[in-house]
Amino acid sequence: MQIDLILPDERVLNLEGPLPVDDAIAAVSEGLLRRAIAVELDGEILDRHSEIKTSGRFRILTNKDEESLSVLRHSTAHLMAYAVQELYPEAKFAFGPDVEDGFYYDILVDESFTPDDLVKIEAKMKELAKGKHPFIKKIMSRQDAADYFAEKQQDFKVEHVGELPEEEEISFYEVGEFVDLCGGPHVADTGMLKAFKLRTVAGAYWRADETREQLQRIYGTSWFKAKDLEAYLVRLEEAEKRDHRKLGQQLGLFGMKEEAGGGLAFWYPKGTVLREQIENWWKQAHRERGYDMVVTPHIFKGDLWRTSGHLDFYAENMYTFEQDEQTYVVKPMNCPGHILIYQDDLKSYRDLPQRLAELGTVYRYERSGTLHGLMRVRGFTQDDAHIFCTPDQLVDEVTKLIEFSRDLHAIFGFTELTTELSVRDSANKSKYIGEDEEWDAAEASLMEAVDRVGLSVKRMEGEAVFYGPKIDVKLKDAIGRSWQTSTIQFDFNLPRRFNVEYVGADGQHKHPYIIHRALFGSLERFIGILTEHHAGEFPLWLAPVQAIVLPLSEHFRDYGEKVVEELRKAGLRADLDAKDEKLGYKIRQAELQKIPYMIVVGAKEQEAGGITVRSKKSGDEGSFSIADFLNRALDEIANKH
RNA sequence: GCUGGUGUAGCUCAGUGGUAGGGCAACGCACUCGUAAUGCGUAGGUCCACGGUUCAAGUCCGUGCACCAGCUCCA
Repeated sequence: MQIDLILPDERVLNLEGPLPVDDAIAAVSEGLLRRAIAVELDGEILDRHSEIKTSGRFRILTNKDEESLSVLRHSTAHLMAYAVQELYPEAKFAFGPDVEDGFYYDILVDESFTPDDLVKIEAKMKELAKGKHPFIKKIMSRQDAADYFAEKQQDFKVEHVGELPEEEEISFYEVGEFVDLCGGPHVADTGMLKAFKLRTVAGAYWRADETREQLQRIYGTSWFKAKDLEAYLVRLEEAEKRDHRKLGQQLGLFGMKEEAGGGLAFWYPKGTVLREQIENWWKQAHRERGYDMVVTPHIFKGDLWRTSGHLDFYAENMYTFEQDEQTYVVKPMNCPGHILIYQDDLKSYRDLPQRLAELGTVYRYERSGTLHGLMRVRGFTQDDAHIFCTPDQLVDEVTKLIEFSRDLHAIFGFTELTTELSVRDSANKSKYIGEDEEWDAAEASLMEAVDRVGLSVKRMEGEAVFYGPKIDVKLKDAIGRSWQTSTIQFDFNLPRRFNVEYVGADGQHKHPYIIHRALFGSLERFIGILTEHHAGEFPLWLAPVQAIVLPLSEHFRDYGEKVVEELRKAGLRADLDAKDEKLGYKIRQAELQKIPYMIVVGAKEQEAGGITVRSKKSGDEGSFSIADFLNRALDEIANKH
């Protein structure tokens, strides 16, 4: 059989096949044989243990290719399992894939792994790696595979074999004494595994099922070069330095109080200033776009939540209490409140769209283990709005929303966004409320709006919530992590349950469409993201303290006070460091507090009636008149840089 | 909620069953200072909470709470 391999430079190799991958590599270049990790054939990664059976586009992967890393990491996972098997012969192995930046393996053993154990396992891995054990691929029949693992008492593997599709070839990889059910691909031998490190151990369920065995998951990372491993560990440290929980504490922004309970944030004075800046901008931006601000109560009677369906579907996440023989609910969402306001009078089609917005603080009971700083809390403020509109207003409204979300992100320095469109599972329509035509109209208007704005959108089949399709926006932060922020959701449920209506041009009463949307998502979470994005160095317009005046000694304190007063009068958030310390000390404190401008005043400045400016960004900037500095700072604030 | 880890002064962290410690911060004194930490001194503790073991518990055991890493969940 002739096999044609098309190389990246469009050259075509004609080979007699099927042939081992190594032979194909050698046909391209003998030299590459030493450096090749795997090959790609028509998008599929084949390792050097495989055979080439078909023609296609062919590419050789070396340690410079991104794809090779996942091969390396997957192999490192096997090496780790091998080491664990050596140290814990009774261990049962589940899954051990490569993941972003590393790999893990889920393992069942009686005792629990300690950090010390990880050190031992890692040492064993190093020892085994030096043995340059080749990875050897084997094929077995389904029955032999099941028997083999049954004999080894590898229960998870037996279960897994039973679940593989009938037609699938069952392959194994053997490395030293460790044999694993595995489709590959793998590196040639363990000698390639040099730069790895075991990181943490955590619980995980077999098949991610809470009712099944809980296993121990060991996470590790693996790289081709020690230098890359080092760089990765530095990157982790960087991320740690940006941790909003740590910065929130250091910069006096916010904190959690054990006495108050988990998942409840306290906003300190500086954090409150930051929040206010964001809220003020938000309110202004919404008024400009035709939103009406409303405020609704934090608790209301259970009946309302029965009407909305929350008591039936969302009860376990709600805080409720009894008063006057009534159940009251602390609101987990703002929708019912906004609907009540909408319904205060009978709306005409001429009144629509009606956009009701609220910075609505909601409380949801979240399982304790899910709480995480400001990113996942029990009490948070949604930048919520509900848009009541007619069918022919849909596309316009959604278009405006997507643009609004994009503008809002840009103001805060996020320009890299991804968008997901979640639609219903068309094979299982009964799970969802609403008529086909509503779903189709909603989806069509979402798509049309996305097209108009020129966004690319990822379609997520079956990811819609039961009451309507939605668009979610994710941003990418300064160190490449993505976070979900905006959500734009259709709701076919609440208009029915509350009998929300408007009178159409034909005099008929109709249900309006309700679009539920939040752009920041949660203010707490957004500020957490913002803090990590800027590593605590907020742009001037957001900085809690914008300038701090540093008198050189106590002789210049009075002048310093005068300067502070002038800066404040001009609208700047300025403080005085009146401490009896040297300039170096005060600068260090201001730097640690990440204050954008440090204003030094001494004899020279007092005499001239000016100031010396040091900026966080570029250090000492020399003498300024107060007016010149103010111009510059106010300009910077106005531009939101 | 589950698995594992952690909880000691405002912060950050030491602490071997036998009198509770360092650094930073705070406060006082001296210095009166020019671009990332001046020196000396003083004060500061429910060792997360509640039980238990022990002559004796920050330390060992149990329960609860909070936090951390994951898992799970995320109308």
